[in-house]
Amino acid sequence: MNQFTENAIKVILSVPKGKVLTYGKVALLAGSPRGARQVGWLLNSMTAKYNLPWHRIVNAKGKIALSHPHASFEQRHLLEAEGIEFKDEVTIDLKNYLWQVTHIDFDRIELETR
DNA sequence: CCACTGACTACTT
DNA sequence: CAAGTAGCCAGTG
Repeated sequence: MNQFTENAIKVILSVPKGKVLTYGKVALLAGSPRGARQVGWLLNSMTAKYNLPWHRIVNAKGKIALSHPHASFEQRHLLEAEGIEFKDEVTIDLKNYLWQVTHIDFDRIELETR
């Protein structure tokens, strides 16, 4: 596993319940400012293995980015269960729910496979 | 190695 | 706010 992937996983695991992060922010914190698309890719492939809170990641507009209808519904359901309210079917207010973080101590986090 | 594909973004119209 | 455009980069065939 490369550095970017490992850090991105740690970032995602660090997002507190009831808060969200954008793909771009995850990529930035993981050390690859333009790697937003890879974040989506690895969420898809690493969620099962590392038990990631994948639903806490939305796009820069505060919208659910999943294209598959059933999956986007599931994400909305999971977020509402954490107290996040939706402005419409797929949109939340980033002003209220975006996790404000500037740095993460990666060395302090241990990865555990499920 | 080349071409194509996105759970993306920022900028312009 | 919607639609188009140009970068982005790891995975895949």
